[in-house]
Amino acid sequence: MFFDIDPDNGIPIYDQVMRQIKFAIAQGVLRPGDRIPSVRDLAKELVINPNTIARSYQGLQAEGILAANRGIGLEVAKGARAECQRQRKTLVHERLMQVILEARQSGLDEESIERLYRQCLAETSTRSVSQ
Amino acid sequence: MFFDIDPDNGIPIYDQVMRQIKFAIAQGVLRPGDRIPSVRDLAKELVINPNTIARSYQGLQAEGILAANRGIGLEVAKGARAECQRQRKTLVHERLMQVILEARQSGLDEESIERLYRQCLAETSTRSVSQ
Amino acid sequence: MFFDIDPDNGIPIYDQVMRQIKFAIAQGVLRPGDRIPSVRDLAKELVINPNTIARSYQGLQAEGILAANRGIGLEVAKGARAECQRQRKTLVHERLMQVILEARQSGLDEESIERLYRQCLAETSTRSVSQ
Amino acid sequence: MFFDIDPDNGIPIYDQVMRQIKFAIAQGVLRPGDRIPSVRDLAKELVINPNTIARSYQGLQAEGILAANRGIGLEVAKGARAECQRQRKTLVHERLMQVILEARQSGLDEESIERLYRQCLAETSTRSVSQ
DNA sequence: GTGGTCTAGACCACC
DNA sequence: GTGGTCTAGACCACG
Repeated sequence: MFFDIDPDNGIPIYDQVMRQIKFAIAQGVLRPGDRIPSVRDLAKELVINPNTIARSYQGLQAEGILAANRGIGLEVAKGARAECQRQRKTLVHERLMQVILEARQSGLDEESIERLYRQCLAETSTRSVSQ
Repeated sequence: MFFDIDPDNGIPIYDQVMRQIKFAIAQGVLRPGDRIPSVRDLAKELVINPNTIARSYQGLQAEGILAANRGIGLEVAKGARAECQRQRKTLVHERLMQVILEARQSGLDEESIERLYRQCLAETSTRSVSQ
Repeated sequence: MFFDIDPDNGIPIYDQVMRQIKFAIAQGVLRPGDRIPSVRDLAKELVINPNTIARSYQGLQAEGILAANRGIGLEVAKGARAECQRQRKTLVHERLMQVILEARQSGLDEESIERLYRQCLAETSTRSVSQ
Repeated sequence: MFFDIDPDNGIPIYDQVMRQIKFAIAQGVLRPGDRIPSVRDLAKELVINPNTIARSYQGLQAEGILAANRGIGLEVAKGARAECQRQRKTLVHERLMQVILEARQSGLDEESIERLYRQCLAETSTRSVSQ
């Protein structure tokens, strides 16, 4: 699929999965009404324990982003897209804030931070979507 | 002191302490030869378990940034400043990369990311060092 | 028909169907000898998977409340009415007991429970049968 | 402790635990600031897998009813009591509604329902708290 | 086939 | 010691 999970980056796998599903919905890759991969399928594909995926899905259900069809599977909820687009900015903003805050606390001036920012932007610009 | 620890931001406390000590050295707030606060004192000041501070100090010793001083206490090692200045950029860069990478994966375009970046910069510019 | 199925209330659909058929028999809406709707028809009407209806019917057959009729369909068994009337009180009593028990465990006093009871009674009194 | 878990009553164990903790807080048996039993201790006491307890605790944390002290344990959050008292009525009301609604659908008249209600009240009145 | 729950046991980070 | 995460594998209810 379109997910890129890193089991060792410190962020819990179930959380990475949740975030990436939200991002996929925000982008329209997954749209309201779409069925999402079954727990078992996604687990197999990402080489992750099904329980971990199930945990992600349950979290997303609790947030109202996924909706259950008894015995059939899960689908993207109706209002999910707007919600995910909202959250996308929030989620990114949150982390960016942490980093910028730390950068300032480290004593770097705005110019140095700006330089680092440009560098990161450049380093990621050529990476393909799959990475 | 000059530290700003947030026990709830997901980053281990011992790691936050290590980073902030490095930043203090990079900025010259702590200079080679300076004694650093005792485990007990710093723990009391930051309202943190002494074991956690001890762990931070051990990590910094292992990196050669702190040096044991006659069995009395720890002091900033001689070459520490240059090393810490080097690390400062690396540490910030590392985290910034993670965030930018995720931002791109989320489907945000460069312009949106830029906007979020400016916003974070602005939101942190007025914050005092203590926050 | 006269059923009111809620797929999301935690009670298995097949069980809701079984209970409501029993209630219909207890009330005389369905009478011994009456043919009941085919699995297909009822499934279509309630927008439920036919397997689920089949399971309900099997359960009712096993209890002797429905009887196979010349290989053509199912009908309400002879002694069903009395049995269903007996069960009606038992079924309701059972669930009521659970709730009251939990209410007491929760520390609510009899007066508070009584108030909640009256409230529920009032809230359901005006609801039409279809809801 | 003060919990009464029935692994076979259809309600998930983790949910029963959550509810009973909320009830304990509502009653003041557990008060804001109190440490709650460790995952392992409660699991041992209730003869339940620790993961199941952990799930309950995580749910309660997500609701803001429990608060974490890193490496130390969980405690009842400040505003928890009011919240739990509110929820207590809601939780009981919810289930009571279901039952009353079903009772009406079953064709029982108010008088019969009332009789069942009184009976349940009587049957539970003499039961000790432990049951 | 689907998801939901539970157990068992492991490892980790933190205090 | 604490909770958090993950894996493995099982069973269940539902469609």
